[in-house]
Amino acid sequence: MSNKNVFLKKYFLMTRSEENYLKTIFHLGGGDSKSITTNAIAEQMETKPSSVTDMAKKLSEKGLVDYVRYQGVSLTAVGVKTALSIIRKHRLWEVFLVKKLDFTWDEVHEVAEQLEHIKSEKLVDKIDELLDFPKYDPHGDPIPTKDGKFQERDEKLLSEMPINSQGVCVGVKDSSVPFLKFLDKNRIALGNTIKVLDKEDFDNSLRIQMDGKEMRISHQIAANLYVKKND
Amino acid sequence: MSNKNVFLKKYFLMTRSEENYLKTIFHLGGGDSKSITTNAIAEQMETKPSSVTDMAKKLSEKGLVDYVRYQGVSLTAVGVKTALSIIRKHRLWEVFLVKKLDFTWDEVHEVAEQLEHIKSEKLVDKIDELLDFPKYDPHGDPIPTKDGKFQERDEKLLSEMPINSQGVCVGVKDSSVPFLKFLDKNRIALGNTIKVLDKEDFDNSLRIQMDGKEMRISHQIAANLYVKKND
DNA sequence: AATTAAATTTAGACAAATCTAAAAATAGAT
DNA sequence: ATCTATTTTTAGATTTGTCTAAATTTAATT
Ligand SMILES: [Mn+2]
Ligand SMILES: [Mn+2]
Ligand SMILES: [Mn+2]
Ligand SMILES: [Mn+2]
Repeated sequence: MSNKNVFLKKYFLMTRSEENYLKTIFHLGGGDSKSITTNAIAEQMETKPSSVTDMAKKLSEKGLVDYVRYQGVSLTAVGVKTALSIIRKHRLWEVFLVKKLDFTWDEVHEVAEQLEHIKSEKLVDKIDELLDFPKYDPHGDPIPTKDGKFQERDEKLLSEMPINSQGVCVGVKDSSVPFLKFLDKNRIALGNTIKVLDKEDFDNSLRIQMDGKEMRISHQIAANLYVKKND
Repeated sequence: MSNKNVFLKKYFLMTRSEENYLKTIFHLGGGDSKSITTNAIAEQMETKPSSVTDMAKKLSEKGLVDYVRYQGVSLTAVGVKTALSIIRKHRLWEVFLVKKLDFTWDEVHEVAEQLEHIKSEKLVDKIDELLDFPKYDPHGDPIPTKDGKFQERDEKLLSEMPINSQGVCVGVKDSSVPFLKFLDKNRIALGNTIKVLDKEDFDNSLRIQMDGKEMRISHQIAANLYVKKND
């Protein structure tokens, strides 16, 4: 390989593994100059702390993270930007799979984990355009704009809503396949209007009214559903 | 990694590199139990013969190629099937990029080289459906069906057409970016009707009529355009 | 302040995919 | 049949990303 290409490789081209580390660090809060520990990253990525240390050095070398031995890593400005561009791709692909190819919301994550690493700026932008610039992914997570800005939304967990308040279900905190399938089975979907009728002190379960129908849901469910409060 | 996963990895999961080797061997004719030489593969893939030897052993171990030392490799039945599934994905993605995202035919190959390695049977099938089961890619290359069958087409090179015969331009033999851009510049596109008016003995150039307009093209151009003869 | 437990890093190993240089086999030409 | 040029393989090294086991640092507890 030529000298120029070695330079390009070292400073611009991201490997899939590097991209996954950046994404994980961001999701753990490392975008706000908060230090994320080696163990936390290892656990999240189902890898070993020693592997994380190796990668921390490499990403630090590339100027993508700040790394202090024994103290953990946080993302630099460039690191944040890079992480956001991967998250943007991931979420846009998820929307594409649901809206254009009839995937269900519990099927998209695994495929998006692969598609997010495709390198083509034009491709992402065109997918964005094809989808009419969506602001949220199928799980209600915000899609960063091209210049890395997030859509903020005034939302709270259903479990924290007061009795008699109501709102629209806009997202899930847990987006694991079992939880999403559970929601499908119980006809709980994003966009549904939910009113809190009553709370049970004993087990923190909720009695709710959803699109006319009444039902009881456990605290664990309510603590994983985001609701946008009606004005 | 568990024992079962090691087994799965060894016998079912293909790496990107393995997939690229299979594809190349197929394109060099290794699908018809013809032996492809180490050097030919190395040249095509811009790698070194020693690397090809290593991979030949690995693919042989996995039952995807027949490999005889010093004699080259050919694809097994499983190898052909695997190669075709990758080629199918590549060409379907190329169609998708052109038809749905307004990519030009000289832009799609590079991105398809990445997309062809995405692992999701449902994704390919749904893309196929979205495109209404196309039979040819943007360069006129046939798209293998799900069960690995090719659409044959009665086509010949424009350079081999007799004087006064005519047909429809259906494909390119050379699909390099410069050639495709040259065709665009000269308004030569798939679907155009071409009639051979005259051939020049001196340089083998052709005088043709294309959609009404007359023009002269060199032998090199004519030898890289596929034409479907009118009945 | 010293001890101990937990987190983190280092050292050394390994698999995948590649390379260079040297050795071996094949094929072509006398 | 022998020589020779070419092709192909082997041997050994390198890079990336991972692991285990041992050493080190930090944090918590007495
Ligand atoms: Mn996801
Ligand atoms: Mn999502
Ligand atoms: Mn192509
Ligand atoms: Mn093509």
